[in-house]
Amino acid sequence: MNFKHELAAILYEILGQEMEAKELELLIEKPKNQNHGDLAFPCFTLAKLKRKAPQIIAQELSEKIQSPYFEKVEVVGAYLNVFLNKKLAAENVLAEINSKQGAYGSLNIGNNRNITIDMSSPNIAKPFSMGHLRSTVIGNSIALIAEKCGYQPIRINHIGDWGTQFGKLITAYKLWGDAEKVRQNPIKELLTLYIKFHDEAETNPELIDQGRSWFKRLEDADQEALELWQWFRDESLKEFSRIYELMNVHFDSFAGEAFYNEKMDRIVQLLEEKNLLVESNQAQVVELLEQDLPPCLIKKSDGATLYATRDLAAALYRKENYDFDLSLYVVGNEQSLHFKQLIAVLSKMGYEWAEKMVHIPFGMMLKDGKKMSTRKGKVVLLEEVLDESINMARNNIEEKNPNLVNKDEVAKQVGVGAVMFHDLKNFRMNDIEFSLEEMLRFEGETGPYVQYTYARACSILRKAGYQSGTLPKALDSDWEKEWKVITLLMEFPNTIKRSFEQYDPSQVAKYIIDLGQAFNKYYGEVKILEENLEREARLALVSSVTTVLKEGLRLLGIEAPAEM
RNA sequence: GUCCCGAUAGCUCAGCAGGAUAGAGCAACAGUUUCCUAAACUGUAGGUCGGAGGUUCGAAUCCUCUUCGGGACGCCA
Repeated sequence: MNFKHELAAILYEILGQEMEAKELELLIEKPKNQNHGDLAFPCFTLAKLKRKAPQIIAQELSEKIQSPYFEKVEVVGAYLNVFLNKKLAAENVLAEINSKQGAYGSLNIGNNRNITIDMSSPNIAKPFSMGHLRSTVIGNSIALIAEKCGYQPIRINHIGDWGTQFGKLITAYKLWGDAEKVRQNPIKELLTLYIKFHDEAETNPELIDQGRSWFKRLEDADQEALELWQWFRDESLKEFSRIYELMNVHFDSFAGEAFYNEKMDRIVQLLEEKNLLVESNQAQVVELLEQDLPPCLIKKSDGATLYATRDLAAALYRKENYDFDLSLYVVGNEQSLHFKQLIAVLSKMGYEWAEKMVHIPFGMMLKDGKKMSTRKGKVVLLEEVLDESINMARNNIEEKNPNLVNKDEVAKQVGVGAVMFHDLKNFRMNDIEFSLEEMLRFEGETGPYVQYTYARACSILRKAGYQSGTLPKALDSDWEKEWKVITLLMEFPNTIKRSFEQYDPSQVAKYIIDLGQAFNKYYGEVKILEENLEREARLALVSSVTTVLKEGLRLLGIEAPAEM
């Protein structure tokens, strides 16, 4: 039931041709202050149109509005404040949630079409750092929200397993590496070599050339280079999969940059055929003057390919293999120019689907106000943070609920949930200063707060022996104390829609915090289990809250333990 | 130099398709457990919404300029 729509229709009826119903609906707003009712209609715009004082218009309208949906209409200044029929609204939303359960809030914007999501995409042979958390967690949540909106999400881990960095790594390994050490502790050892390479290169620039030449050998399928590369790659993926498992993130494709190695000739050829490739300082570029962008580098002067070349091949491959309706790239803000160029080149090539590609940027994870750099060894390992968080959750359980049966499982859900929620709760463009203390906070606006609220609500339902899906015919309540919670429950579908349209999981995160706060307040002032006439109504409300909190957490990729 | 982001309470952030007294959390202080999990709840205190103009009946929200911070700008990815 859409009350806003209803009000707009009634106003349209009263006003006649004055304004379109759609325009009227856009003017209707939700008052911040609950004393001002549930819907408000400011009459300033009409006042101008009718050349009449807004207060008078509000007064006239208020006298004409009659609807079973609205129990009261007040005039405050130029505002028409409308109060919903609480009983009707409450019973309506509770019935809907009860019948749809987890499917409440699902939409069909996507019409089952494919949406590819380029996410996570770490560079192998480097540790999985906090920096990679963002793309992984934001991408995963957008995939889940897209699915909720009727799309088929295809999660693609475009792993960085190709490029000059591997030439550098091979160079370092050949110079200083020890096979036994690498076998024992692969990522750590490879990272040490990588850092050493950059330290040495500062005084010995010749190393950089060696790195480039090893990469060239890799591209030319040199046996030794390929074997080392394969080895580094396998070891890295083994470590990454452990972390993905911990966060419950899974991929439909691991086609990384190397995958496109033999697909790049075609791109270069296509560019040549379309006369887009020009030589510039021995390199091959596509000029993007009319788009007001710097040229896009396709081939280096030594003939080796670049990031953009591989991304062009990948875009084409994805269109041909997944026939995406939308293609999202959840990649840091610092790569904005790269994606603008990528899309511009594809447009120049005549692919109109280029405009269906969307870069979804996000701010950086900073350390001491600066970018974390693998090269300088300034990294924080995600796995260490997750382990510490799980440990802390475990200690909390020991202290607060020592009789819990599946402590380890719950500690994992809460610990990992805390870290993921922390990354998702704020608008993605904001930079985040890394703070372990902040990340491992379990109180206030945090993942564990929402999980805890959910667990308490579940506990009530258990004690009451409540069976979900058994909504009584008559719910006896005036819904006064429940009203804030009810209005939030009604907002859930709209929140999902906005969250998808803006590719912004933080809207869902904020929503479940709001719902949690409203419910905890209610929990504090009302004895839900008390035996009286309204008990059934209260339990129906609690049941709906659990359904929506759990679904909200799920859309963020976070689990909801029934006890903690 | 050009371009892209950001700036709101001591700290972290909401609010930004313009609207009624600018909201949370953390930290501080004062309370709440004979009662459904206190990872919770209640209350107090805390703000010239970076600055200056402009548009408007009305601006934290839109436009212009400006200051500060971060980032990107051809052979890394």
